[in-house]
Amino acid sequence: MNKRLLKDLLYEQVARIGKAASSPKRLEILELLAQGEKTVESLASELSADIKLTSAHLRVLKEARLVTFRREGKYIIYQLAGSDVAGLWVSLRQVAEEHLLELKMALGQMVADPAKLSAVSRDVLLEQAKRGEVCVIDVRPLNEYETAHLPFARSMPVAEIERRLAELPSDLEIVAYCRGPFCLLSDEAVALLAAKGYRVRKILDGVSEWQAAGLPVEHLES
Amino acid sequence: MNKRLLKDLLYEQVARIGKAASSPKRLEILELLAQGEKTVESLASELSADIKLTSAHLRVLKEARLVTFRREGKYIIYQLAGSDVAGLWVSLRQVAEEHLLELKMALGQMVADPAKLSAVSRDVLLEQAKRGEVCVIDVRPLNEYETAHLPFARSMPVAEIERRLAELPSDLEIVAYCRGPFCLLSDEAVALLAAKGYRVRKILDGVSEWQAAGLPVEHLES
DNA sequence: CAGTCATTCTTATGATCGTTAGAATGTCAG
DNA sequence: CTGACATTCTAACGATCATAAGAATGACTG
Repeated sequence: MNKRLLKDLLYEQVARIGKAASSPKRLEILELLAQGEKTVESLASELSADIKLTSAHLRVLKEARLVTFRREGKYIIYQLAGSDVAGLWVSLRQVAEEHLLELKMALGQMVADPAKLSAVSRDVLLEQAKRGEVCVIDVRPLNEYETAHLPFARSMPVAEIERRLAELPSDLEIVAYCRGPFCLLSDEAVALLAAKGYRVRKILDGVSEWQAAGLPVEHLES
Repeated sequence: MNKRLLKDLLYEQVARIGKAASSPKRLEILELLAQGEKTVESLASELSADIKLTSAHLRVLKEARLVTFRREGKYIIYQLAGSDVAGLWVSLRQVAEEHLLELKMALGQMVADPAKLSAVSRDVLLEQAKRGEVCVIDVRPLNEYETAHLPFARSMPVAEIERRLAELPSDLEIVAYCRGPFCLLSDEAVALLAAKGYRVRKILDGVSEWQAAGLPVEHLES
């Protein structure tokens, strides 16, 4: 019976993907790349890992065909092999959130001030943003915003907020988002803006979560 | 900066899920359990692995909270921890199919006679089945059919087809399905029925794929 | 209660993985 | 061509994993 051999082959291929997704650092890389293409150097600094280690992990991801790369001058730029890879990251995280109590609890304690979490659903938020009833800000670095962002969102990287306060409406509720539930950028933004007296909340979604839920995102035409 | 520590903790939890999904045998177990609950013994025989090894893999899945179990007399019965786990299996497989050429090609050569692959879309098939224009048969074992099956499908386990030919209409096209793209049961059924002169095709979808596509499935009320 | 069966726990062994350090590659600036 | 820089390749270490064999558990059978 060589049906066994065939099946072993098939499942082994899928396991290649699973293996690539079995290391915390590699998952973090996938989430970062889901925000947009990045150089090895910038990935390493976001990971708090040295370049050699980052490169080793990228090699594994490359061999599993989850990422592709291109050279640009001295730098090598990595990107996800497809948007389905970002979707895979989202479903892995969702399964983990659903079934691993440790994660559920850690996440629950993560949001600095739970009262600052937006209570409205995605659809309602989208409607409110469309009608200009709230001001949605994307607090990630600009190039991530340019790659893809939520509809009606404006870019306001957390590092620039203090300098650009004048651009924010003081009469509207501000809704901040960042890379996803594991990202702390929007917490920083909320703390900062709340201290300045703004009405501000955050949502947990990032662009990948929004897209995985079937909602539209905007790209910059280039 | 202990943001690093927190992040390490979060990604490590998700990596637990990835690790559990990094072994071919464990993936095969997940796919089998997606069809319905199973004893260790029946899993082992489907895997062509001995019980001890199967049990060791089940332990890993259990520790990742992807499966749960209960005792029933002498037997221990495992099941998926939730339908999202079946969804995760489907997205892993889809990413692998999309990006791993080896898998794409192996799958392409797998279907014994590609002409026997149904060409119609899921929605069209559903409509045809609803109107009784085709006869959809579920060739998996009966208990898997009972757990969940495609709408309008009747159970016709491949082991019983020969004995139950009389139940099949000779004037309608027959469409067979089984556990999914990696499962060979429907190929067997197609070969068998084609030899008897039936007009018969197969689809690659199993119940999990059907459900992941957002289409309805039927459960037996119990 | 002894025997049997299904399953897990324990332990051991070789293989693989994560990580680090040092050498090598490829590219740009002068 | 030389030096500087980003990145990968190679080699090596300890840690973890897959698998197998033997002892232990838990539950039904008589």
